[in-house]
Amino acid sequence: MPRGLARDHDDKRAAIREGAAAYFAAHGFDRASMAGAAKACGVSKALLYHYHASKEALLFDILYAHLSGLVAVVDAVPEGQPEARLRGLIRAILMKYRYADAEHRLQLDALKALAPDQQAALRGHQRRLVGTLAETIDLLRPGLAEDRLQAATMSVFGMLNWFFLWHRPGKGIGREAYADLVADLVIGGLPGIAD
Amino acid sequence: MPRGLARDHDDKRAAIREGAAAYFAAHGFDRASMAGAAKACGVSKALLYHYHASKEALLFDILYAHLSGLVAVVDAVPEGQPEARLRGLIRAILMKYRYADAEHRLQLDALKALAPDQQAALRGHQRRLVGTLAETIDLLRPGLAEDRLQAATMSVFGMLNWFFLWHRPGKGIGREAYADLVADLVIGGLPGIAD
DNA sequence: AACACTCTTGACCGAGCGGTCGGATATGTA
DNA sequence: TACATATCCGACCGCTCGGTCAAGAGTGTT
Repeated sequence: MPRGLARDHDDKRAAIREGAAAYFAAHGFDRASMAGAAKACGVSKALLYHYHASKEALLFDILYAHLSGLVAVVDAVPEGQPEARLRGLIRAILMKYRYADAEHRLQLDALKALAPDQQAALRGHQRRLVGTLAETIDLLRPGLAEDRLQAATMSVFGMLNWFFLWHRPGKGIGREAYADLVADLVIGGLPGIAD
Repeated sequence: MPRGLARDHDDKRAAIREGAAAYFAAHGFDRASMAGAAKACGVSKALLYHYHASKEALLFDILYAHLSGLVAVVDAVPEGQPEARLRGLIRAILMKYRYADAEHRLQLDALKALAPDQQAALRGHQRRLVGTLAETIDLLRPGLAEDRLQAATMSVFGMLNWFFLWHRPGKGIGREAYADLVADLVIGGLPGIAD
């Protein structure tokens, strides 16, 4: 029998995934080269292709791992009063990214670089996140028409996702404080929107 | 004396700018090629370089014209009661893009592709937009610390800018309705956020 | 008419890209 | 030990990209 995978195979694969994610996020996926990613990871370009079939496949691995983690974190938020649950969801999403800004930026930047079926797999995860938040908003502000509920939900994701594009770590408001600000804004504002 | 520029020089230059903006936005600036942009505009690639010095310069022209128009629209919103003014600002921004989604998407996608000094010129316009909105929010919810005021302002831009990434024309909520929803959410929620 | 310059094009170029390959070396299995 | 395969690399390949160029045709100026 031939030898199997090395014991640290998954570790090395994950290390490349994370190193490449940071490099891709810093330079933009399209502008970033596989040669540059290899140098950033401290390995040869050929080794990247030993662990990942292509540049697109590497991107998919990065985004899939990222979104899976996010879904898991959101699923772990306890049930409870709608206000507390919304606050928990918003906090969970923002906190999850404390050490994953690179992956998050990539998601905004590079999703369209993937093949349609790969996009579909990731959008499934995204839809699940949206659905979870929409359920809670529906409890907080019952009676919204479906398109209004969708719009209100997406406006929350807009606030959260936009955060990473203007916030500079160590400057301005912190993550926890911003999470509370968004939660306060939504909880206070939802009752006032039209059906 | 030699002949000067053709009478329709500026028209043709603008036509290329708008055609290229749509093409760039549809494909992503980095993935879009100048050859493709030329074909989309119905001219030769060399002609693009007759009217614009480089791919980056063309992008800068697109974004500068776009942001200038946005600043003009926002400056034209009348003074008045803070609530009405905020509503007017939000409407103005969303409505301005009814026929400029391409340019708006480009702004999110490709700003980092520009040289730092070009980015600075555009960020000056962006700062002016942010400042105008922040002034009105400061009137609606006096006493916010500076970093809270910035965060609240950026959360509004988050809702507005995110709109173009999930909204599909003809499906779901309309632009006017979404503008009102955001204004209601902000006006209702601002009093409830902490100092 | 003569000129200078704009307008427009297809052909072309060097650079950098994603991806491949042959081989060197390490390591688990039999 | 002998073998098969994983692991790793430098060198290489074909292609597309941004950008250039030489030249033809049109046009305002003198």
